[in-house]
Amino acid sequence: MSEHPLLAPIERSRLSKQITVQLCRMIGQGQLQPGDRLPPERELAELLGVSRSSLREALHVLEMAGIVTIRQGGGTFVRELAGDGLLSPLLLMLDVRGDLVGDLLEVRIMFEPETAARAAQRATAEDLAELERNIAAQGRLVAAGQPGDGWLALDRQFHVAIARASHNEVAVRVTGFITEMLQDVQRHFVASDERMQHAFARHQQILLAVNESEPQRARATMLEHLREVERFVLCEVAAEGRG
Amino acid sequence: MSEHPLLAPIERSRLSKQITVQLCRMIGQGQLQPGDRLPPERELAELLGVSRSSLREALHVLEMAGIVTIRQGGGTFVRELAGDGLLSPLLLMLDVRGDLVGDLLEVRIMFEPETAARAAQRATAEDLAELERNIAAQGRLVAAGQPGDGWLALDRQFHVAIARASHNEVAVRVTGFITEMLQDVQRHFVASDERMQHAFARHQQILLAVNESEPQRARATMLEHLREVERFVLCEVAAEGRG
DNA sequence: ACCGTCGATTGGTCAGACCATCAGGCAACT
DNA sequence: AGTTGCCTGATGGTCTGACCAATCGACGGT
Repeated sequence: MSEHPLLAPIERSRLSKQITVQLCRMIGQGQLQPGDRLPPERELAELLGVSRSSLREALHVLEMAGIVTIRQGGGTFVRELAGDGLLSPLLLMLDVRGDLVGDLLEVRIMFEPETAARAAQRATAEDLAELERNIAAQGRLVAAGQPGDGWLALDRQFHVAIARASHNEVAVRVTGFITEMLQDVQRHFVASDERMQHAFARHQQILLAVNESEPQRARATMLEHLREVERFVLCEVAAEGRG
Repeated sequence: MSEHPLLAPIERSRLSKQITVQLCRMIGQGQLQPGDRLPPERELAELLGVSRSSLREALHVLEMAGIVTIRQGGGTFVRELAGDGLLSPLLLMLDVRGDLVGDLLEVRIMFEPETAARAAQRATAEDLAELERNIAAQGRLVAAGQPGDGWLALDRQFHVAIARASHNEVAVRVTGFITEMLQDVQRHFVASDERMQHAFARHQQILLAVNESEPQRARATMLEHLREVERFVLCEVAAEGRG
């Protein structure tokens, strides 16, 4: 009986929470555009009638939520929501629970094939152009035989671009999360030339299916690709664990 | 040529960021268990050799990330990771972009049927017992004809329980996110008796499929259910927009 | 045994100071 | 004239210490 359905939803809101919400609303209503620079902390604090400490707590929460970027000596800026570099509040979870990598990979397998299918239905010419550029860049790295951080970045970019082609912004964000977290894991070991070539081939097949508007094939190919990636990553993680 | 492969990846870390990571690690290594109470801010600040301000910024970020709960006058506690009430850094996004509800519903449709399928493969006796209890509670509300916040909570709890039966903790978290955000949206309008009865019937069908270990049927039924929910919610949102 | 009061504990907010970093202008050097 | 280097102001980062507000628990009265 600790909860009464009617009474007591009393939201005693911390000041910093209110500030957080208010700044979000301002961004939502277009009073603050992505890329805009916020007033300096001291000034903004005075405008809002709060102390700098409270304001700073709110700003840090917003940064963690990926809404703003804070640069010392530079200022605080509203972040591009659709941008590639997205944050990860969940990223912290991987520090908390390293055993979640397997679960994360499975969630990816549940999710991204559906995204690819929708991308095949909805991709515009611009989406396809972006994917083509990405694939071309991948091709250059493959030809040069250079796996590494550059390859990882392009790989991630490809998957996010597929999500973007699905024209579902939440999907873009979720894909950004997942790939960012997994990229962090994969950074520890370098993929072989062979792995890179195989992944590149899969990426080409996926793009082809999207380009030809074949959702089923896009979904199936993405599924196969991700299962291969899963097997590889889990092997490496296990090997690292033994090492 | 802005990137040199060797030099200059220098990561200059804010103190509050370091604190955030360190606390996460402590939780990950079991030095802090879920449910544990952290030392008081003043004490913890001294232990870490930082000021209370920096520590507070870190704690607030951790709260936003769902790692801890802060209660004025009570203390700061490590949160149950698998717990029901998880927060959402993404929740702020709905303030920023109200038009994302449709995208969110679609992501749910991509994701939860897969979760249900895996639940049908992996659910244990305890999982089923929890689902049974939840369905029974739903039945009581349906019999009493009481849609409202209580129903919404049980509805959400059902979907999260399905995710839990899939034995994928990341999936539990993602489902928690999505349902929490949507619950926030749905709170604005009350479901009809009829809607509740229909959803209840679907829930029963899903549980049946899970209970009989039939992944395909679980997936299909969940998909159908979520499409119905999507249609309903989008209608209501549109109506609200016009009102 | 129950309940209200009060005090200690703990988080919430504030104000002011100083440090670290960055951007841009200015001056000296080549 | 162009480049380099430094200086300065702006801005975020950190620290200190104080006081407010909510909570919890012990104490004493009923």
